[in-house]
Amino acid sequence: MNNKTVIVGMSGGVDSSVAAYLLKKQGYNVIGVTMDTTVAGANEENVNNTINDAKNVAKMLGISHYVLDFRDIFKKNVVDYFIEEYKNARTPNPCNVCNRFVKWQALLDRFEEFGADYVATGHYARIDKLSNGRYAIKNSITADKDQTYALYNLTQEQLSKTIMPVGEYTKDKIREIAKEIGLNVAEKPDSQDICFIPDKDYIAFIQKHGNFVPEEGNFVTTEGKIVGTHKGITNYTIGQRKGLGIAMGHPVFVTKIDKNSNEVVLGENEDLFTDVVYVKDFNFMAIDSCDETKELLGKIRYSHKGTKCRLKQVDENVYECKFEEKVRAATPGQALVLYEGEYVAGGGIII
RNA sequence: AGGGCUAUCGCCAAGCGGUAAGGCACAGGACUUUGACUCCUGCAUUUCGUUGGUUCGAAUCCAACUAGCCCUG
Repeated sequence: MNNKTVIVGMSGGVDSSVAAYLLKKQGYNVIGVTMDTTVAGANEENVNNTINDAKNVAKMLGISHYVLDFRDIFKKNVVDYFIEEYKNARTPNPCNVCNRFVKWQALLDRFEEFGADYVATGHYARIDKLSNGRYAIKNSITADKDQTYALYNLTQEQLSKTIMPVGEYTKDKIREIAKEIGLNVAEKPDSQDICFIPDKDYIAFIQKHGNFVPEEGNFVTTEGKIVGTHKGITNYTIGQRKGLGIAMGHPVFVTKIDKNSNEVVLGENEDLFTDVVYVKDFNFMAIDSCDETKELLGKIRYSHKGTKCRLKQVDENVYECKFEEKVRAATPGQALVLYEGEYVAGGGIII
């Protein structure tokens, strides 16, 4: 038994439920919370299910449970951001901002009223304090999927107060534990997709919640030749091939989206490769500054396996990442996450 | 008005008398925190502009018609 209090963000799913269980077993004073991130007219049902599932799990585990009204903060930081990015011809990672500003910061802001010392989640990742004094995240070795990409933006303060209990286990082991303790959510599938757009129709979502009417425009080639009509820039992302409806005889891909001219530029697959990517709003994690001589591994999207690279600051809020091999379809709005060894070195937003 | 050329899946395009390649697009599926990429499957067989003819057999040869393009007035 220790006398520390930890708040566990509970989704009612296997991972966060087992996380709460493990913490309780470790002797923490565990408080379960579920964030109400309801977006009117979009995800009410999902949030309700999440809250109910989490409540039931908390009851079963014998821990207290609270629902926190994060609707406003979620809308401002995540939903509005998501819509703005798309309106500006970028492709956002809503989970990244949600983690930093909602799942972590909004919770941290409530620490006092809960008398909390730590926040915990069900992520398959681990946090270490490095020899340089900094906190950094590394992927659970056994994780079949990388959960660190979406966590690159957490601050040192946030990390210093975070526990990820399931990061030491395999997913199979977690499901096993869930069964052992009689969790009826043991077989619940992993969540994925954008949580506030359950029907996946994000175009309609942006129209409805962003008060935005997509405007048709021209598909143009790299040479500027008009080859068709697009359905509005929010429908496309860099590197996209499907859904263009353009038959050029060979595959063509979106190489650029121009908000001002409302044009979507189509080019060859080769046109998508570059070895230099610029990012802004860099969050340092394992490292505290740029060191050009340091070789890092960079991921330009969550599914990217990573390419060797070096980081250099070129302006006040602009960093240049030079890759050893060219990377495909670096997309403005997506995060570039850098790794040093198995740790997240930091990351920024591609511009 | 004469002359020539062309008409094959949504787009492009093989085919040259023996029973409709392929690419793109599209659809479905897998994967996925980008409706992204990638991968798998499907996609003209009462059909080759229409109508006739030749032939055992035609998208392939012939004729007329229709449409488009080009040249000449």
